[in-house]
Amino acid sequence: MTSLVRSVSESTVRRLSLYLRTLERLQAEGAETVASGDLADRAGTTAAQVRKDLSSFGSFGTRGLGYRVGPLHARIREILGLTRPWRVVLVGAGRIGSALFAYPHFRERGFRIEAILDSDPAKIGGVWEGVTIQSAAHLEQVLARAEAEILILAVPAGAAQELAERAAAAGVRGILNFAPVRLRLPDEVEVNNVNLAVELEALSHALVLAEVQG
Amino acid sequence: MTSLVRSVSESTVRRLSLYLRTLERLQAEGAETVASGDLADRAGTTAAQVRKDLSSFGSFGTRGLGYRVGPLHARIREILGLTRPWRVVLVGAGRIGSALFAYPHFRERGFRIEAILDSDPAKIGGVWEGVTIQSAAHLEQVLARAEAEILILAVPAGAAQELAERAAAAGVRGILNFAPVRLRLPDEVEVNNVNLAVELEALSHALVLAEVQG
DNA sequence: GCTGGCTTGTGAAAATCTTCACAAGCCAAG
DNA sequence: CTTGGCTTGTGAAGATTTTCACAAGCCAGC
Ligand SMILES: NC(=O)c1ccc[n+]([C@@H]2O[C@H](COP(=O)([O-])OP(=O)(O)OC[C@H]3O[C@@H](n4cnc5c(N)ncnc54)[C@H](O)[C@@H]3O)[C@@H](O)[C@H]2O)c1
Ligand SMILES: NC(=O)c1ccc[n+]([C@@H]2O[C@H](COP(=O)([O-])OP(=O)(O)OC[C@H]3O[C@@H](n4cnc5c(N)ncnc54)[C@H](O)[C@@H]3O)[C@@H](O)[C@H]2O)c1
Repeated sequence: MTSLVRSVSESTVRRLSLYLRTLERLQAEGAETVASGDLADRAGTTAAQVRKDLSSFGSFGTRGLGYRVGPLHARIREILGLTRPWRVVLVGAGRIGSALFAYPHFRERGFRIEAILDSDPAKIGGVWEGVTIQSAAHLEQVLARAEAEILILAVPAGAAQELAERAAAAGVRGILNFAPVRLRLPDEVEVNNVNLAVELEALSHALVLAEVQG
Repeated sequence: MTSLVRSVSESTVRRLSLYLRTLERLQAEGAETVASGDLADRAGTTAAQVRKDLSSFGSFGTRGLGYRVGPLHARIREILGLTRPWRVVLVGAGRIGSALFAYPHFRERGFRIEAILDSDPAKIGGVWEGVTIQSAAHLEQVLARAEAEILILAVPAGAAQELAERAAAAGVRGILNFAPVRLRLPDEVEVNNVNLAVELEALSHALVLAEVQG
């Protein structure tokens, strides 16, 4: 392979994101190196899993010592595509939308929310930290002006499909979708769904199961 | 097995939650029955997967016809533990916490937020839809009074572990954790983590990968 | 420069999850 | 009552993911 980024499995990618955050903590603590077992404990997995994950993109730990925190952090940032900023547009200036917008961590990681859209006349024209909420009717123009690559969809389920289609047609490459619907879009658009109902229901299932069994 | 609830795999559980919502839509559309292929299309999986998932708890579709929407819906609610209400306490009356509290869907599904806690004196004493925000110092008493089974943790990462430990000691059985830290708790406490940074970073990885490859 | 103690990298095995493929079975129509 | 068209339920196959186990290798200390 010639590229810095190799294909790794979906579950590995999600763990890499956890390792990244763990490495940031280690850096803050002043650690120079970290062993797979330590990283695993902190991230909630196993040493073997950590090593497999890291070896999947040709890693460079040192036997007897572990991984050097700084270089490993840099390498994972590369793999995850975090070495450059992403231009993001947020659609839906509601409760979830405002929480995401105000969350500083995303901006720090390079996800820049360039524009906010909503359909509610009461919200349009409002200003959040210097960003004016615009009408969703202008979705295409806003996406084009911002050269947006990622769309965050935080609108009611009924509005999601249409907005997603328009965004896809306007050239958006990835969508983080909070609406509890399956979006039907061309294959070249990456969609990642966040469904909080699923999370709560998985928890409730686990509790019921625990009642019945051991 | 004697119980109504059987052990099914984690991924099956998550899909069941998606099927549940799809079935609710079908019910609203007046559909009496649904075939595995149709359910699969709407939920974003395959017909074989749907049938495997449903057969894993001894299902009762009708060959040539499909599944009856009503009974299947009821059965999945049972499996997911949604046939009875859950007593929930929310800790962290911030942006994510307020979005979750205001989301009507959770209440409709039986997740009842009985109390809200925060540590910020400016927030304590505030009232949200009739629920008064109380001091997190009283966590144990509030949990006991509410007989809380589930805790939603929407506090900064630094505060999460301590609050989780106290809640676990006070008898909470499940935690939905939004703080980006791994909670270390006794095994009998179920923890489900929601990490939005992971979701965004998985998306960014996919986009970088798409640039490099086909 | 050699030794001892750790830790990585990785094939192989095990476990888990998904897809395939088709017999079994039901319904409706004639 | 029989036939035809569909669809389920499910073993088996295939794919993927996780765990195991150990040789290879590095560092620090002597
Ligand atoms: N709040 C939660 O905790 C929560 C939990 C799970 C899922 N969700 C999902 O997230 C999404 C947003 O939820 P929320 O709680 O923020 O809702 P919300 O009602 O607070 O916000 C939705 C926003 O979208 C705007 N909107 C509606 N139609 C639009 C359109 N066509 N174009 C542009 N903007 C439009 C509304 O004006 C509003 O500002 C929903 O799909 C919801 O189901 C929310
Ligand atoms: N907002 C987002 O989009 C977002 C995204 C990803 C993750 N998160 C995570 O969710 C959590 C909450 O985020 P947020 O944006 O709602 O933050 P926030 O600052 O808006 O809210 C946090 C709330 O917790 C309260 N709090 C702090 N310490 C407490 C304690 N010891 N006991 C009780 N309450 C306490 C604060 O007073 C505040 O009201 C954080 O861990 C954050 O990392 C948030």
